[in-house]
Amino acid sequence: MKEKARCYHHGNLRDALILAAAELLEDSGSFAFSITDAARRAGVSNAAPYRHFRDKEDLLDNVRDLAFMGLHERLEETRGVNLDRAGTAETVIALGLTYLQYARDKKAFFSLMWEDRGQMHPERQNLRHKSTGFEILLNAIENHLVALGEQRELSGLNPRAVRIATQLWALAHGVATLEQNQLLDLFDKAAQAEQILIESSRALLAGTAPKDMSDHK
Amino acid sequence: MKEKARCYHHGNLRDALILAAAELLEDSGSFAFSITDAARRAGVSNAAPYRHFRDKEDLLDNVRDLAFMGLHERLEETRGVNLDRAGTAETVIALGLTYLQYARDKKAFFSLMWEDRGQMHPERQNLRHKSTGFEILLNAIENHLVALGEQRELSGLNPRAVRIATQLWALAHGVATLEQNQLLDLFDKAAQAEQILIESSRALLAGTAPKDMSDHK
DNA sequence: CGCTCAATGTTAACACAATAAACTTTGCAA
DNA sequence: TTGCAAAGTTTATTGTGTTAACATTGAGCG
Repeated sequence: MKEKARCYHHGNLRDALILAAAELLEDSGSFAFSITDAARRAGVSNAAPYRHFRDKEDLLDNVRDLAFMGLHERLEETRGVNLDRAGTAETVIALGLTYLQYARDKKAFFSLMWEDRGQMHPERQNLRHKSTGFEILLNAIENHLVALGEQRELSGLNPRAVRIATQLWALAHGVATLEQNQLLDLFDKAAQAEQILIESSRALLAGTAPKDMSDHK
Repeated sequence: MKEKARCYHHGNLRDALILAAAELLEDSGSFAFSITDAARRAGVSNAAPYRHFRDKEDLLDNVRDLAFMGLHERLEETRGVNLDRAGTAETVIALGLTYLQYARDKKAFFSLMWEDRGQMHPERQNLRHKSTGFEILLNAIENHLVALGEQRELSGLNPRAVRIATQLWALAHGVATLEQNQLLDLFDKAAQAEQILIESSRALLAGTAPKDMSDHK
């Protein structure tokens, strides 16, 4: 391990830049971010970043990855905490609440994650897919379905669980977004995001037809 | 009405600029938009916009308003088409589908609507609130609840309807967003946004506890 | 009619961000 | 030791946001 040499080479500029960018985003908001600032904060010249990133978007892509990984981490943590009550609806809902809380704590990250800047490289798309934490939610729902008496899918995915997971994800995402846009309390001044998310998640789970329904189609 | 004079004054530059901006956004995507381009497209110099807008953000705010109004219009239209089956769940779901379709048709508008650029002026915030079309959804749900046998709220809002509307809105928003990020078919390659939205909306409606439950709290 | 002024455009100028090009330093491997 | 590639630096170009100073126009008023 090399210590910080103040000399010419930074040592690990790439990571330092990603981190600097992340910090800037967090306290300046996801708008108003310049590669120049990131370089300044990392203590290098304005052109240095181009040795490590193709362009600004490339750097932002890496921050985005960081954001997705951060979310993933929190979801993992929530799963860990809820291991003793695996299979319950509470575990599923706890994951949704974690999502919501992440959106609040990391406002800029959350915005960045869903910002569309044209098209993404397929590789990066893949990385994102791995990092969304969808499988964590999926797993919790599979367990829940099993706990409800449904047979566990042995080979591959449980398509019902996949659908429910997608729906719950969308729900949590929508609640988080509306809250950030201050549109949640539009007509109900006392509305709380948590309350709304919990209630709707339960309703969605409750309203989903059990598997034994005739699915002749 | 004055015809287009090629002379010095444009006639209605303000609107022309908003329109130009909207067009640029639509075909270039919501990123990469410059006030310069908008001015060019409107046929005026680069500084002219500053006679009508405080700054870039002010112009974008106006485009955003346009976007919200466009959505509102479509929702109105959907309501009109469904007048004959008012009170049905289908009407409620049709509104959700309209939301989804708008997000697709007006990708850049939709992004712009939810883009966070710091804080908004309260007046503009109000305008946005008026334009979201929430009352349309709310009304459809109130009718639905009445059709289900619930007593119509005579004075003011039906808080249950407000909650359900908020939840359904969040759901539609989430589905639209995930679709735009190509995350809907993450694990289910055949997943269709419409299908997911319809199914989850129904489940949510079905799973919502009827009003007569003991709400001792 | 002709003046004058406010509204609305134009041009010129500045700061600053993205990015490319041409140099410089440095560590490591032959 | 030397020499090359990696990783910085400086410099320069271009484009955008924005302001300031100037120009044109139409409308209201003597």
